[in-house]
Amino acid sequence: MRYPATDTAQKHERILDESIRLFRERGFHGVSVGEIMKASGLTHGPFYNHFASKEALMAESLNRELQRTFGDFDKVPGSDIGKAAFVDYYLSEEHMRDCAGGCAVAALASEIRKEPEVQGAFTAQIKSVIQKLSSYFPWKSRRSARGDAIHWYVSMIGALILSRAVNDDEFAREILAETSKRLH
Amino acid sequence: MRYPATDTAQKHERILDESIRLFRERGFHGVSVGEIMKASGLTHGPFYNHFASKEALMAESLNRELQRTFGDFDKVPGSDIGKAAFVDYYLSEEHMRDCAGGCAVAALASEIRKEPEVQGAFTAQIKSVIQKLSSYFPWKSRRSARGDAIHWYVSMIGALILSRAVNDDEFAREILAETSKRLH
DNA sequence: TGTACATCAGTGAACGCGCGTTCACTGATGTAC
DNA sequence: TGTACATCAGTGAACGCGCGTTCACTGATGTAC
Repeated sequence: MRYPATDTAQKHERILDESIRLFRERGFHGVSVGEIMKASGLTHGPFYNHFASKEALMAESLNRELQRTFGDFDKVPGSDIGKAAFVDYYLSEEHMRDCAGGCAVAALASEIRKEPEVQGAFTAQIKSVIQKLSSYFPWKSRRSARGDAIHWYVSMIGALILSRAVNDDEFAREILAETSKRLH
Repeated sequence: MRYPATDTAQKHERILDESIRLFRERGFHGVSVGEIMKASGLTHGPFYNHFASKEALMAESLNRELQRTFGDFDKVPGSDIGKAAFVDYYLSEEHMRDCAGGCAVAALASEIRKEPEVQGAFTAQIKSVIQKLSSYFPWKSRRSARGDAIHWYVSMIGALILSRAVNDDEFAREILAETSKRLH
């Protein structure tokens, strides 16, 4: 039947929201199209009214998520406070536990390597965030600010991924805390 | 038929060797039992003569690989040379490209989070390597040597994972090089 | 030494299942007159 | 304003496929006598 004139775009958004949550929690291949549609309150059929394929959804939902996360990063003043607050959040126990609601880069980086359709936009977003983060490091030698930002960022990603992989809460907290200390 | 008395243990080893290669290259769930057996020169049937399940193989082959990698780490003298050589290898372009033959931690950390049967041994091995790496950092305040080792190690993992995820060779090399500089 | 037979790793067809994707169909809504 | 009809997002059964796993069977080897 022709359905109530609630914006179709709204359903599209809901699919994007639910899919990125599930992808971060279980990985691109740990979630089925059916699950995503169910979580969005629809049956699986009309998925292909919204997206050409599962890969297309992966690309669109990850790109939107990164845009949301990094989009207004440069509005944060390039101050020490912004940097410290970011570390505190990123390497918090809360973020470690909240995979579904947390950083998509840490959650999906390993899978992106195998998904060519997703890589292009991902790479552009990472480049953009590195450039923005560079403004956090103005007080050191100017030439190395960008390199400092890269090292700072990969440290956080590595610490978060490793802390999530280990089985031992205390050890996980130690990984986060020791890394955090060295990034402030 | 009863097969030639070539050690069965030898076939077991071959399955372990091939599976860890394939797992590192494509992830635990990107490789099927059939593929592993084919790569080992066998049909898929006798897989269950060797392993109780695919998960059991994942645990055994990852554990063996980490044991191999980290097992004689402490034989390396706790010198600056060992540390520098390790960074040079770990953050090399060659290692970045050779996922199948490279570090299993960087290749599989994201998936280990979802595999409880694998986590226990993985955690123990990571703890062990952190302890061994701590001897690389004796010249700083003694209390922080372990934290330094953690930060050093997560930086390398993060850099390798991110460099592999991006689409742009030059950017990938920059990530490796800038991180490498800061870890020597 | 020769014969009879038990062993058991390997074979390969088959299982149930869930996946991504397709498609004939539905029927309330929006439009034409 | 009322009637007739085209639209098209949503429905849900069905598709082919590959997965992890099972199992009745094979037959050269090792063992018993």
